[in-house]
Amino acid sequence: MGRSRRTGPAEGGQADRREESKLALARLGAWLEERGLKHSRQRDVIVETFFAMGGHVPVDGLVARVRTLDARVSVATVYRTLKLLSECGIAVPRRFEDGQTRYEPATDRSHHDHLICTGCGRIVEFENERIEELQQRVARSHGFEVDSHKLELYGRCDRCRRAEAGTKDARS
Amino acid sequence: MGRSRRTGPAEGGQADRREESKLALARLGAWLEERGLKHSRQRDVIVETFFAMGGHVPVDGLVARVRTLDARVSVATVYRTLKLLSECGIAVPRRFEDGQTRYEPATDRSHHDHLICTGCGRIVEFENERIEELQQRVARSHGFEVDSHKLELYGRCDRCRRAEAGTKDARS
DNA sequence: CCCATGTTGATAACGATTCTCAATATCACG
DNA sequence: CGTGATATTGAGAATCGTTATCAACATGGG
Repeated sequence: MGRSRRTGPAEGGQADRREESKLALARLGAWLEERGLKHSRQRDVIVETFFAMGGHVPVDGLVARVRTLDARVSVATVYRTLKLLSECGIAVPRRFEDGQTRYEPATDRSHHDHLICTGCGRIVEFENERIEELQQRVARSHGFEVDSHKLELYGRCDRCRRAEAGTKDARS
Repeated sequence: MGRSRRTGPAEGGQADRREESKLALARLGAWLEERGLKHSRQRDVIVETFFAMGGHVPVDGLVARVRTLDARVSVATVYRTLKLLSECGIAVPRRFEDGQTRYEPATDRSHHDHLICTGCGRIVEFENERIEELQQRVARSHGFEVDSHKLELYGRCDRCRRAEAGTKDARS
């Protein structure tokens, strides 16, 4: 039932990330050349940093991190690069309830949805065939042909719930 | 399979709306008094207009409409009033992909999700028990206790698909 | 009717994102 | 290795939706 793969920015092998980063850079390069665009130092740094961070990266976080490597990259460039990445299928933008866009590395794996902890902000990915099927069915029954969807579950993760219980016990 | 009730701002009885509006106004009044707040002319106008519009009302649309009745109501007041309404459970804010908040009249009926046409913007509400159950299950299997969720299906409604097919035929 | 207190309108401020544009980097070509 | 055409950059202005500020103004209990 809903196998998950990466449970947060903190997990996932570093080696994998570097690998992903390389592939992405190559793919971006090809994509740029195809349309007569050029590549640049800052795009490379941004892509590498993005993959090094993994998980669901908020733009300002990425900017901050990138600037530890090259203090003069502008926010505009980061935004532009991220848009490029999503255009060439390397990254996917996500907008959760907090109103800021986060990007996650695109995987060739199938679509997934998110479980978001309102306590610690942890984001867990999951996929569930049955839910997708039901969505299709509901949509069709209303005459719709779905081409994308957004499913986010907000709640508290086990860690946060335990922590709460702890403080409650301590208090009483 | 997913009974829907109101399929858009254009549908739903006027009489029902006026009824809803009255109830809401009364409820708001009580709520205000409970906490020593005052009521005002503009709040009344806003609430009435809100219910007259029905459906999923974007704030700027509401402002525009309200101003046909009283040209000097400020956006700030509309925002403030809408926030009040959601605090006292009369309206519910929704944020879809277009990035602007819309409000819908809160119903005592159970939670529902949305089907959004990317062609004409039509919004259809639906509910589906099975999906909710599955969500709970998936969440639990990851140690989460869900307390809210967001499910939006984006696609083209039958009308828009037919329209597209039409233009395609005409062209070829 | 009065006054303490809540509400309003105008506008400034905000955060996230995009745009503008002059300065600069890249790259294909000679 | 230049050189020029053109893509990219950085800084800051602009935009959008929304919230905060604050003086002027309602509201309603006494």
